[in-house]
Amino acid sequence: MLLDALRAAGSTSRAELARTTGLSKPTVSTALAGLERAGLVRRTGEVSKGQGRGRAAVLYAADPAAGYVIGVDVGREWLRAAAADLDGTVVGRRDTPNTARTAGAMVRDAARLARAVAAEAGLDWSQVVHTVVGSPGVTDPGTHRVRYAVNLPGWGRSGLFDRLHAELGTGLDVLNDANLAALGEYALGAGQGSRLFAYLWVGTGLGAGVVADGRLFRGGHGAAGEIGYLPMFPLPQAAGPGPATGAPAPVGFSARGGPMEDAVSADAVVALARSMGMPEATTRTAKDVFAAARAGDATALGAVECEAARLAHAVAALAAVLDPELVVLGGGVGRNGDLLLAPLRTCLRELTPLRPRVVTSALGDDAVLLGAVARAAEAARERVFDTRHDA
Amino acid sequence: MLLDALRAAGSTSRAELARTTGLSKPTVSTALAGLERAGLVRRTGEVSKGQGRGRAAVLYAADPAAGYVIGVDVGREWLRAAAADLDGTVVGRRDTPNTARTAGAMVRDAARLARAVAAEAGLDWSQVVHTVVGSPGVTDPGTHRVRYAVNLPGWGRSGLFDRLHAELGTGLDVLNDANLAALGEYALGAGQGSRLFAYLWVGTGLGAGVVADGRLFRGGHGAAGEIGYLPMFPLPQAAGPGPATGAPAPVGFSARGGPMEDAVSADAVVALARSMGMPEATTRTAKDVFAAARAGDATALGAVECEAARLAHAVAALAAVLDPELVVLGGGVGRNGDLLLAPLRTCLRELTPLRPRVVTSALGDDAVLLGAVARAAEAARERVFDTRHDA
DNA sequence: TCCTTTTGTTAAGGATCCTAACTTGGTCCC
DNA sequence: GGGACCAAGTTAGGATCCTTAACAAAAGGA
Repeated sequence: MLLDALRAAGSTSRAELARTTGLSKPTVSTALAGLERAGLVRRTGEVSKGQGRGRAAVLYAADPAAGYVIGVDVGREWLRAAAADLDGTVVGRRDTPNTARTAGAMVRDAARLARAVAAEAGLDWSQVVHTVVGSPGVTDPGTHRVRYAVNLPGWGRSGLFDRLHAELGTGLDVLNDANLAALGEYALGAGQGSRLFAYLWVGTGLGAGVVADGRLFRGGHGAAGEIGYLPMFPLPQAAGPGPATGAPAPVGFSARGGPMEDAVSADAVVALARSMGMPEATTRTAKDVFAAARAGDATALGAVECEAARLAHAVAALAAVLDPELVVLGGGVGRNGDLLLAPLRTCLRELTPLRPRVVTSALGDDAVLLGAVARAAEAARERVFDTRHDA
Repeated sequence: MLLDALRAAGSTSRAELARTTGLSKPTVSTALAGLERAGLVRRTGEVSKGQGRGRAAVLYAADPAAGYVIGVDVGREWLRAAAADLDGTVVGRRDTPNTARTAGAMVRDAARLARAVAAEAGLDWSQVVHTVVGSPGVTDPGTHRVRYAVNLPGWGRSGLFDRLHAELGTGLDVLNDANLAALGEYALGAGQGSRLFAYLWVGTGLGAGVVADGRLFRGGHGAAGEIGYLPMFPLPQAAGPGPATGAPAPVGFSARGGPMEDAVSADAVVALARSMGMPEATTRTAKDVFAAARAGDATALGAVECEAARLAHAVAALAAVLDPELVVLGGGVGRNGDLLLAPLRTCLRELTPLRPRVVTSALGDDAVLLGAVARAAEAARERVFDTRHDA
């Protein structure tokens, strides 16, 4: 509790701590002495009280160097790793292309990258207390099994957690990447201070992470926020004589249904743009579409607006079920807030009275990695406190 | 804490309590003496130990009569009220038709009914510690304002909470009815013991309540679970040349979109059945449709199956965003599990890999009322403990 | 009748945190 | 520059809470 107060307030004198925590001065003094002996707290200097007239205060602060953590982002194309101290301050960072073709190789590469990052930052591996790995797929909190990781071959195999754990030898959590990105935005980005918000990742796939009261909302099987699986309508209709309908029948795959991921992810943006008449040759990726739209291409702008309207449906679904205060848009597609946000908000107004604030990610590609680091730091703080306090 | 242990275990001796709570025998004795003096705990007898050979144990139990609560269900057609003790055991119950046409009259009627139920149960009003009122609409935890209560004229007016509070003079919460139904199912019905489940209310409208770890999940503005507002697809499509599609265009209102409530609530069932050819004269309510289906009417069965398929979409949306372990179906339409569950489950298998268990409500029409009572009892237990413990 | 077993009470001790008074080290002002 | 003043930190003593250990009381069985 004292540590939490110290971390929140930074360098603080013991008298000040006594005031903010409600404890008495003697209690704070003895407890802090214990924490200092355990290496969790450090004198940070002695400040001659900028204003006051009394005796100079000795300042203490939680020592972020009491332990270090590693965050790893296992993406389809990149492996990213960062080392950070207990405050979550990044002290080392390294990305490599993900060339591994098997899950085993990926585990090895990830572990090697983690150790390399720690070494580069001048850390001995024994100082690393906890590691958090983010990857696509659903990780069941109970079984440690990764499921639905369609993009990573073999990554869903069981025993993977144990292998990673053995390679690293630190505390370990494996979590869904969208969930970690949400934590990252909560800790450092657009979601700071929000009581309930959702991070909507739109890129090569679609996913969401939900943070409620600062904690990840994971669902009954760890699959909360897997809105890529949200089935698209139309609803089943009666066969036989129906009521006359003047509305034009919609065309395209959405009329047939399918998971929402297929309708809004990067590939869908490309397909959409091409179907509206953009040339196949110069329209290879979603990035091309957004670039063309920014250059003023009317067709591309139309495709972007259509994508925005589809995303509005995703946001509306989140709003109807969760009622978040805020939705943060991220991922390769979602980051294009300059083009997407305005039409998305307009469309949302027509869809539902429940309209959360919608903004774009503040962390971009680093959201997952920083979320992993933030979560690892949190876990490490508890763990370091527990172990050091016994001794 | 001792009280919680007592309530969980029922009548218990002090020695037994010391064992289960981890406290020492003297501590339990003195604490229990204090609770007894405060009137929160009572000797329930002395059992000569059915089996053991030792001294007879004096049994204690939490006194449920230390306070009473009222639960009220303000529905469009009925006002229901129940009085219960701190255990949530109902000691009085009364329903009246809701004839009030203005919010003011409804407040008056509800308060009168509450007092009548208490009197009938032989309670003095001063014994009533807390009241919980369930009604349609979203109640913002911050402002106490009820919003979106489309079915109750004037109920959304501000100041309503304060008027009700003044009329009753007890602790008061006003909560969404679907949320309370979820709490009811958690406390007494199909959701018992579930870590995360959703109650899906399908009747004259559509709503859901979410209970996570025994606590209501209310969302950022108290609107979590308002899936009646879930917009229906189809997704917006590109104008211009689209990819060829062989799928037949769906017909009916769902092709035009709209909130999900319009597609699955009782009125929609009637419209659906009629559109499939059921006679208007004998198809007045959803109940008629289900009755006909049970009698073997093929058209009605078709309509029911179609409704089940639509509900499967609602369940799939819940699953994709929340990932509940369990979905409990309730309300005038939802209660027909014998007809709905099988096709719903079949359809769900085609829609999504995330398939929660789906069952029907165990409490039926009483879910909201019992949920209100359960929540009121919980609030009252804390309140009674706090106030009596000071004195 | 006495022994065993379990309940509940009494007595003593320790952990934790508090209040109150005091010491220390500093700024401010004459 | 020396004392007044002020806030930081320490020391001493005490209250509260809970624990362990031993004991007294009550019941069943030999």
